[in-house]
Amino acid sequence: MTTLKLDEFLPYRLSIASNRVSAAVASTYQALFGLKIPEWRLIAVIAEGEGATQQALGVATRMDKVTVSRAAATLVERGLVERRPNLGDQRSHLLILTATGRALYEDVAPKALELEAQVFAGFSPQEIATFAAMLERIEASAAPFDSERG
Amino acid sequence: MTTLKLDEFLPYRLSIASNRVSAAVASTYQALFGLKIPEWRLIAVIAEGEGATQQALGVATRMDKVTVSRAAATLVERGLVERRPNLGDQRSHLLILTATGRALYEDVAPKALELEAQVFAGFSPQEIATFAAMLERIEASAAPFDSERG
DNA sequence: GCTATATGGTTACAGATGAAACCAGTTGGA
DNA sequence: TCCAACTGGTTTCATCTGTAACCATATAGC
Repeated sequence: MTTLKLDEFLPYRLSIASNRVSAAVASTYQALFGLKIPEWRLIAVIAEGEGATQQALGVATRMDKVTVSRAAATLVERGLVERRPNLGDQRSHLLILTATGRALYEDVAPKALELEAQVFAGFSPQEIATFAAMLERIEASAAPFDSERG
Repeated sequence: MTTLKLDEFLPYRLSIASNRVSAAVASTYQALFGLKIPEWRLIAVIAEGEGATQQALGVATRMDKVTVSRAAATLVERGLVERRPNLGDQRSHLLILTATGRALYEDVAPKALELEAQVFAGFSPQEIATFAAMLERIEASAAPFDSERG
């Protein structure tokens, strides 16, 4: 007879920890900037590069194209992001930050890093690196299931 | 000017890893046993003890009382769980596994452990312990935000 | 004892999310 | 060059999840 203590079941622990952190992050962004997580992720990725299509953003943020579509629409609506025609493929556009969007990003980014620092306050740089590497391994070994879902 | 690479932002990495693992777990439970994650969690906790109220289950599984209520209703409906009167407080019941529920649990538990083993295949026991401890620390330092949400 | 407040649980409602259907534009092959 | 299959993106629909309102029972203060 097998027994399983939920408290010691790692997928459960992982989920709880992740949900707490996500809740912390989400409520901070929401309260300070009126941004949802998908919107914030788009801004972060757009800020890194020079004009991305929604399809590219989906890949970069691992979000569904529907989620990307909605978040992008909201950002355009708010005047934080602008659509430029994508020469060479008229089905898509290139999304770039407006001046306002860029300014917001400059406000959000430090807050995000601050929050991250708070959550990992007790961690040494070495531990953080270890943790990040472990996440990557987990992600990789759980990835196959993702495709199975179809 | 602050820049932030989303890929290196730990709350993001954590969320991605957790979502992948959850997706793997969820689709396995669903496919093999027709169970959703909240239902499975209830079964696991009920199996550990001897009759729990929904309120206790909510605490043990960190799930909302609404989620617990719905999952419990489904399990009772399916004949996996039974409600016993709670002497001393008639507002609540004690939930216990039926024979069928117990049998299902005996089937699910090994599969769950197997899946966990697959996801953490590359990890040494030492690494697993380290990882679990880190999750606990993260959970603790992100917890304060939970109450902030109200 | 009786009323006010608190607590366990359910129901109703609203927001978030993803799968599937859909539309527009693109590409490869007859 | 024309049509079939494909791809980027949006819309529709079903599902999940949580907040708020609610009902029933319990408990504390008078």
